[in-house]
Formats: sequence, C-alpha cells, structure tokens
Amino acid sequence: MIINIKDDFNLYKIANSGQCFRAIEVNDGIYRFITNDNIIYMKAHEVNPSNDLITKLDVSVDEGEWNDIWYNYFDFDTSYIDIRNSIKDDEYLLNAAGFGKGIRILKQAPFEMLISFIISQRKSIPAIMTSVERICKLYGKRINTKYETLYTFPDADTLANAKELDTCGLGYRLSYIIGAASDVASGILDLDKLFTYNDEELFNELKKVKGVGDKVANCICLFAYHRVARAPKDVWINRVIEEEYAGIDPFPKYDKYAGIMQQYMFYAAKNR
DNA sequence: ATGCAGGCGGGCT
DNA sequence: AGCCCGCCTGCA
Repeated sequence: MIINIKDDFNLYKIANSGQCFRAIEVNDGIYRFITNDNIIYMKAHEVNPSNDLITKLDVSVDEGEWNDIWYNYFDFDTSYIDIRNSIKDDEYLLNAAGFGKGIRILKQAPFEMLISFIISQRKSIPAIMTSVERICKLYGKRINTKYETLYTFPDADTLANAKELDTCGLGYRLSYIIGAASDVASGILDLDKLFTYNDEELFNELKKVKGVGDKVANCICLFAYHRVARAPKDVWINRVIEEEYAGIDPFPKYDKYAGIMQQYMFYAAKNR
C-alpha cells in the first residue's frame, strides 16, 4: 500500500536516531519496525530530491493496521515542520534540525523501553542492540515473514522468571532487569496506568525502579510515553551544552518541545 | 589490545 | 544536595 506523507519523514534517520534498538534495514532501502506483535516493512516510493524527505511511502500493512497501529507509532498527528519552524535565535539548533529533518519521535512499547534503556547505560548502541536481540531470541515469540525470522520482545512475566538472561551480555545490569521485570509482573509498577500521570509524576515513578536514573527515566518518558517536553541528557548532549551553549542548559527555553529539540541535537552531534 | 560506551547506586562529605 | 568511585561486558 502507498501512503502519502505530508510531514517530515526519513526512514534512515528515524532508524538511526538512537531511540529504537530493533529497527533495521533488512534489504536495500527496506526498513523493518516492530512493536508488540506488529511488524511493518517500509520503503520510500517517492522522495523529494531537494531534502531527502519521503513523500510517498510503500508499506507492507493494510489500511486498517496502518490506521490502528502505525499512524500513531510514527506520530503523524504531530507536525514536525511546524516544530522546526518555531526555532529562532539559535544557530546551532537551526542547523541541527536542518540536518536531522525527517526524524520523528516514535511511540514505543513501555515495557520494551524500560528494559532497553536500563540496558543502555554504559553501553554503545551496537552493544545494546546485541543484548536486546539476544533477549528476544531467547524469550520472545518467533515470527516468520517473507524477509526474515524475528522474535517479539518478551513480556514482564517471562523476563521476571528468565533463567538464561546471563547469556545476554547484560553485566551488572542483569539484576536491574530482573528487578524491573518483577516490579511490572507483580503489579508494583503498572506501566499502563502511568499514561494517566503528568510528566513529573511519571518521571518520579519510573525512577523508583532500581537501575533507572534521570537519563533513563527521561528516555522512557520521551520514547514510550511521548512526553516530548522531556530532554534526556547523555554524554553527547552534555558535550553539546558545553561546546555550543557555554555550559548553559538550552532546553528550558524549548519548553513543551524540548525532547524533540534534544533529538535533533543528539542526531547531529553523533552523526556529523 | 585496551579504553571506553547514550549511567547508576551507594557511600562519602 | 552534590561529588566520587566502582562496575560487567562488548565493541572499536
């Protein structure tokens, strides 16, 4: 099915923006995303050559699944064009947003984000992807598609009782993962209920989980609960703040879109 | 081969 | 409240 895209959209940049660890290019120009049990393969059908943005998108799902799952997953109710156009008096960010134009903030599954970002501490992105993939292969549901065999992200009960997680390269994070999965499995942490919390309450609730600090909590707020005002500060962003903003945090100024601005800066800092 | 990676918890002040 | 240290392992 072909979808007309009217807002910023670039598959490569989304897949490589560091917010997701299981989106890959399975074939030349064909990207796969997975959320819960849903899988989509997408390919650019028409690209605007002047800015690399996709204007027509070829997707593997039908209209029903697109509308129910993926339209929302890719955040098509938000105008990233408008958000970029709101930037002024900030040369560095204008530049970064131009470079990262096409990135969108995905709405990913909360449990997967909780576990994935606990894993992310002191790890490189390739190493994170390796660990997450091993967990899925060991404990996820197996699915065959025309391109590949892949595995879903396991649920909390399964991970809480997993006996072979020590083969997943988790290191000292292993106990954090088991603990977080147990909190969710037992109901101490109700990830669905957190959708009703405001940003601050959500952040504080997530930080109660052992292994979740400021940075990881903000990543979960932003990438699972779509709290686009939350700006996670990792080493790259701290470097940008030091080198481009004289050590003064620029994010309060961007208020409700700070998280999206952070994503442009992160992508530019890391890929340029 | 060896330093470092999208931090965090715990102990100290 | 803020600073510092050790930490598992895989990737470059």
